[in-house]
Amino acid sequence: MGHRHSKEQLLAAALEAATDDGLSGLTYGSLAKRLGVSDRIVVYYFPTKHDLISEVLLEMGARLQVALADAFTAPARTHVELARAAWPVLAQRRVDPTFALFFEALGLAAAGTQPYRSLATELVDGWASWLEQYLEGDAEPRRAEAGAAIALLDGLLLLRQLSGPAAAERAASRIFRDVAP
Amino acid sequence: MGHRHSKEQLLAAALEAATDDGLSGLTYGSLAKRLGVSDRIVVYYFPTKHDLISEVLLEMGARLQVALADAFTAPARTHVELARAAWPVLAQRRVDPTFALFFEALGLAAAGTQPYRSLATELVDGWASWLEQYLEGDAEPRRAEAGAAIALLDGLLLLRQLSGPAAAERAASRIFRDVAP
DNA sequence: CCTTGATCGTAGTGACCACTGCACCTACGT
DNA sequence: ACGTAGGTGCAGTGGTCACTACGATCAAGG
Repeated sequence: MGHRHSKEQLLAAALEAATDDGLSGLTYGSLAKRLGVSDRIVVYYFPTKHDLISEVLLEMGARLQVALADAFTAPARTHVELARAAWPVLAQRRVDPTFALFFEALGLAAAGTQPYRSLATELVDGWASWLEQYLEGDAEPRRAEAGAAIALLDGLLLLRQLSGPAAAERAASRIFRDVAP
Repeated sequence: MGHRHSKEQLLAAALEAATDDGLSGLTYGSLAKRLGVSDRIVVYYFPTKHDLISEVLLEMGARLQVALADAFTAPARTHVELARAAWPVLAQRRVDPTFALFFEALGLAAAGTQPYRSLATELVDGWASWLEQYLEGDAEPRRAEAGAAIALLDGLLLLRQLSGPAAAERAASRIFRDVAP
């Protein structure tokens, strides 16, 4: 069983590539060239493009959940409180650049064609239910609050991407103005 | 000066195509096939792809501003008030389906490569300064409030796209909860 | 009439895409 | 020793992409 390349290496490089060039810039060829290998190897581990994309998004989401779980110390009462706790993690490009790409990638996938669209839907629904555990209150409002938190964070990340970190920070301080830190 | 096809017709069809298939699905070929003409005509009016994309986004933005100007009756004091006034217009897919695509397209462009990225930056900055006129208060906070409103609306539109109109509406009612209608 | 410029068709350019056929190699179990 | 299965290289497949060379058409102005 010869295996000079492992799937984990490929996936890590794919995360890097997606972070650098965006999801649409992630192709078999670009990933293979980045590693200096034949694209046949990439295809071997990820038989279809959909496999590659979904595994990248899943891995991004998993890393992000780990980082966020540390930030959510106390349960939040509203979506604003929840987003306020999450925002510093997302805004720190130092920590892991792929974080900022995750929601952005969801938007990209949502704008694409059917297979990516349903994948993004599943991901965001999974995220909403995952976020619920950090919210107090009854079931139905919690789901709505989780959705609102996602919407808020996604919007801030887009603003950060487009108008720069400073503008995003000013907007964030407005949104989180009347929330205890 | 023979002109069996006008540029306005092409642009209108391009908006339609982008609304149906997303911005990445808008190509010379797809647009030409939609109209039953040669793609040479499309290239004639939009010499580069960047021309086509930017004119589509500009037109989308212009239509959206017209629709929003009607919704902004009274000046708003905060980003939440502003977003609350804008949301019904954006959420009504009946009115013009391209509205929902606009911010989504910005996200897509932001995730792409350089020419689209700077285009999206210009657009969102233009939108922020346009929104300022509907806000009360001093200059600097107004810019930040406008950015926050854009972030909020973009997030809600993504949620609507991914989790459906009902979930987006529930999240919106949470966000706009403590704002006078 | 004849030029001129705008408009549009036919055909094709090279680049890139996701994906494949096939042969090969190398380690492992038996 | 030998088959077998996992892994890898080489060379392509058909398709789509943005964009172009070149010529035909057709209206209006001089």
